Amino acid sequence: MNKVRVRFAPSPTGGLHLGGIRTALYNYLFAKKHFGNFVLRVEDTDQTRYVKGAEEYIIDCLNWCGILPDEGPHLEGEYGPYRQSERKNLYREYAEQLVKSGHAYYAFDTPEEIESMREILKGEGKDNLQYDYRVRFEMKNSLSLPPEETEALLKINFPHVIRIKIERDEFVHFKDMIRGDIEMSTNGVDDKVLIKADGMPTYHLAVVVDDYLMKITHAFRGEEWLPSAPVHVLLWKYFGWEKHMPQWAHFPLILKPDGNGKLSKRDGERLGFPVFAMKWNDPVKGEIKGFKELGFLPEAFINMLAMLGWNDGTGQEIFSLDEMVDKFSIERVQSHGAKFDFEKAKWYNHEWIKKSDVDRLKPDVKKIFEEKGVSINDGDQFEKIIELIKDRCILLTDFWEQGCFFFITPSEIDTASILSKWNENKNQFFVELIRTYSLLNSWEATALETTFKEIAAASKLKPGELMLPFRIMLVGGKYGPGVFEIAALLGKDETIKRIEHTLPLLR
RNA sequence: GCCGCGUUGGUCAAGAGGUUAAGACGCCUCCCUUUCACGGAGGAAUCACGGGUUCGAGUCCCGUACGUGGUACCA
Repeated sequence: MNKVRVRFAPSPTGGLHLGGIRTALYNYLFAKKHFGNFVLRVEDTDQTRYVKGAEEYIIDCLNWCGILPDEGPHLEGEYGPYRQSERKNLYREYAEQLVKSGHAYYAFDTPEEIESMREILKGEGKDNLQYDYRVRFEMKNSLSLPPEETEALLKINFPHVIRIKIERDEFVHFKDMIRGDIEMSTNGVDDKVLIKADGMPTYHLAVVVDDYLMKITHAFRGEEWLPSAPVHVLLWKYFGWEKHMPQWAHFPLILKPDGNGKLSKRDGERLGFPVFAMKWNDPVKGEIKGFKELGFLPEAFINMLAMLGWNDGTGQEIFSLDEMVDKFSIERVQSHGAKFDFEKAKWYNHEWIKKSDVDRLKPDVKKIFEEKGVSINDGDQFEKIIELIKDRCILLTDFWEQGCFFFITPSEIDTASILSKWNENKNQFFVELIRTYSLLNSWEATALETTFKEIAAASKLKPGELMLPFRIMLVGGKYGPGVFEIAALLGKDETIKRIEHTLPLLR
């Protein structure tokens, strides 16, 4: 069975930003389209250097986006455990196997010794400061030390790491599903640490061992991994697992909107937009809001994210998740980074709000109103309000601003906009309007409008001059949907009450 | 420095040798609407540069520049 995996390493302070979610999304799309199974691997977030809750947070985010994996730490699975710390011993065994076959070695250098090696090289004017074939025989490791000495150091459990032994003057070839054939010289890659002094594996070892053991067929990740891909390919080869090596794809980066570098957590605060899907409680900075809290629909969020680096070639921009699964092709993923544009992100949300029906929107909007202290009764009035205002809402939170006056009598009335052109005739008009409206049997927008215009005609006033005052009386300012629609939904009593309330203010 | 990857309007991008170089966001103008949106019509704005190859290059090749990533006992 084919499987695609996505691997996460939350940063030590947690959070999961746009790039990570998009990687998960593309993995999901590809996996669902071709095989229907994708695996989530999470790094050792239970280690002390990681903030608590990082793993649960990742799963929450993916759940909100609707792209939960089929295998992962949140589930029991055939190839578990899925958490790195629970597989610690496994990695060690495989690393030892590499030492035996001559593709890896024990290294006993202390960080200080490595640092001084680099200082020396720097002093000699060298610009390559890597721990590699150039220096490994001068360092303290099982290649340079006599076997007995290595034995002895191992026996007393002298702190050590296991490093891969990269052969010089070789070329590593591999195929990237997005970039095509890639060739790199081994001379540029250093003897990467495979097992750290604390016994935990580095990413390089873990990713290869896990992918092999979990029978992963497609390994997709961000472009930042491209330079270390040769290490991974070599590892597959050194283990003798070449035939099982997954197909690679390296996704482009999401870049800062204002120029240089990949998007980072800090850019969110600096530029005033979210970089997380959902709110994250940062141990240092406190709560950081996400797209969800800002009023994004998950449909819009993943749609926007997917289009930041992929399109189906037809010009279509609005896709549901299912449609994306259907249309997705990895060959059409861009090979260069894309700058994130918050304006465009909001456009996607606006489009999704417009196209979503009231039933979809109602629970979210209801929640927003309730948080503001307005309880929503059953009945269809709320649905009608949503229908009426949704075209003018870019974010879900805009529903409050666009619809609060249906529930709360405006506390401030923009009388200034009326006053300059106010006169007794207009006052008389509204007195008459109250009288006529209160006698009305049918309370609906068209009837309200007809009546309104009839009275205006009788008073020899232009309806246009009266509609703005009417609007301001009802909602407090120059905004909102059609006035008669508003009055219709407000109901007779409330409409008349608001006119009566405002009239004295205009004297 | 070295090693990768990349480069079509301000942004996202279509384009796989011959196009008036799509479309979207944003911006501007107009129409609709006696509020504001929505909707509609239009506009400004792009192939990084230099060499090849070719009858013909945004498309292929080579350089340069620029951007970006890596160069950790981080992922």
